[in-house]
Amino acid sequence: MSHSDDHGFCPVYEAINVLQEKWTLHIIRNLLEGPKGFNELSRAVGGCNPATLAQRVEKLEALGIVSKTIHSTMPPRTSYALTESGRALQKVIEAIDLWGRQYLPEPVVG
Amino acid sequence: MSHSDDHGFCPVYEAINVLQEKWTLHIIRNLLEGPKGFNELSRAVGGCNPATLAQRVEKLEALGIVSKTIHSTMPPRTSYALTESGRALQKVIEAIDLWGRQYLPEPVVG
DNA sequence: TCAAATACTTTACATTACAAAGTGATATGG
DNA sequence: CCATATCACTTTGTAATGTAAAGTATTTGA
Repeated sequence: MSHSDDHGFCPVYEAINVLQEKWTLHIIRNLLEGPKGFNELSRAVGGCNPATLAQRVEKLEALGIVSKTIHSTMPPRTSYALTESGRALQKVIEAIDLWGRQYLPEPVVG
Repeated sequence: MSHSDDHGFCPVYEAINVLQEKWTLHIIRNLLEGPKGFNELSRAVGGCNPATLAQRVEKLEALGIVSKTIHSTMPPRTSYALTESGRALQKVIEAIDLWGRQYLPEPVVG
């Protein structure tokens, strides 16, 4: 957006724009465990409604982060998996994981 | 281990929830360069409107990621800086940076 | 003395995400 | 053998979130 308007294409800026979208990092984190079907992914992610999830995986597919394979149309069977690009995001998830463990202490339950 | 509803407190899940909010990663990335005033930060981030920016830095302050120092009220002068927790997020930004450079090629301008 | 800058806030509007229900077909249990 | 659950979504209306634009009080620079 502004940064690309001001200084041309900036990979970090664009990467942040991709990853900051709601549910995106959750989706990637769960797919790191292996391919999943739509509802399976939905349950794993937890709390994302199907309309939003469908929109996210579509975008991630367009960006080459996720690949969608249709095994059968009726009964419907699909699976979502990470591409090489998606798998490369494991480093990002790991960094977030480490930070979370160090700086997000469990809130005191009263 | 996905979410708080099912398995109690999960640091990665919570960390993702913090970092996925719009503009949050941009704010942190820009503050890694050093403390900034409100409008200065706004210009650096690029495209975030003041209402949202105010709300974000307030939340980041509550989470102990950002610290706010008021130098004078009139004329107004404030500066925002990263705390130790915020500075620790440099690892996350670096991972995103690396990924962006490898997997987000500059789109062909037509 | 007038425009610009500071750090925001307010208001009204636009975009985004949400819950809930529905689709068509098959597989599963009582 | 018929209701129910499951699959992968879509549709619909509503709630939450983000946005642009303008405004606040004050000082500084021209």
